[in-house]
Amino acid sequence: MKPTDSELEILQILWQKGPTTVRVINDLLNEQREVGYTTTLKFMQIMFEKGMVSRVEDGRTHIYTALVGEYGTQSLLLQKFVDNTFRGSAAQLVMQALGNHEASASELDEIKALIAQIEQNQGKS
Amino acid sequence: MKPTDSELEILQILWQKGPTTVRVINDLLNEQREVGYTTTLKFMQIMFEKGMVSRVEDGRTHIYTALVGEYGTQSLLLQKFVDNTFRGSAAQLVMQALGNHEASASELDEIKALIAQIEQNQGKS
DNA sequence: AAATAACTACGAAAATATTCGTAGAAAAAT
DNA sequence: ATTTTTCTACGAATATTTTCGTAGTTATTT
Repeated sequence: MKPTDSELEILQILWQKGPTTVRVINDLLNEQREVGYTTTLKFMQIMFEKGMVSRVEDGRTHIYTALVGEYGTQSLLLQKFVDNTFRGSAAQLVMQALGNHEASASELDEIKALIAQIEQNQGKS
Repeated sequence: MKPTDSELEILQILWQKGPTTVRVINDLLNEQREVGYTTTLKFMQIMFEKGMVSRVEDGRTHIYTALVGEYGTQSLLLQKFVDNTFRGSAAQLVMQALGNHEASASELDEIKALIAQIEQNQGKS
């Protein structure tokens, strides 16, 4: 299922830090903007109900773990984003992303390698 | 300003069709899903208030025109999307977009050309 | 000319997402 | 031992987005 913006923000933390507590998540969120502890707690409960995260008790606190994967979630969101914003044209999006954002030389090399690989596979069809 | 999902859907129509009426927009929206006429009308009024579209009277109807550009809006949304979903890594997004979606040989050529151009500029810095 | 259809304007309901206050329990600090 | 801190649970307030009903006006059809 598609996470909301706030849920995605929390998932990012879980993906980076691994399983952790509401306290830690809230502290990290507060490095960016002010969020009340119970606000974050509520999100964790909602995400738990939705099955996006699991949790285990550790003493009197809960340790939460992401149940949805980073790659899969990115794919899901990317799909919708391409459809909504670029009318389904991934090539358009790629052009614009490369144009607007910085990409290092090594990143460009990676992308070139991927393109070469795709072209090879296309030739075989 | 960032358009909502519904607003973006309508902007896509205005970008494709050019200036047009609520009736036409509503008919096009209804090719995808059911939307009441007054719902679409309300969106046009909201977008007008926000300054996203202009309108001129034509008899008793209004003809709406997009005031925000397609490219600029895509850039704005792309920026946020890369930040939220790919932690700011445009290269990551590009890799995944190329991996998951189909791109034609000519599109790949375009992308390669763009990369070559970027590399040339990087060399000069 | 009366009925019907096609508009706009507007308010407000409904749906969704975000935020937080309050209560209660358990641990830690004084 | 009492106070303070730290946690969960829960309900509800707020904010945002989406949807539509109703009213009023003008055009079109019968």
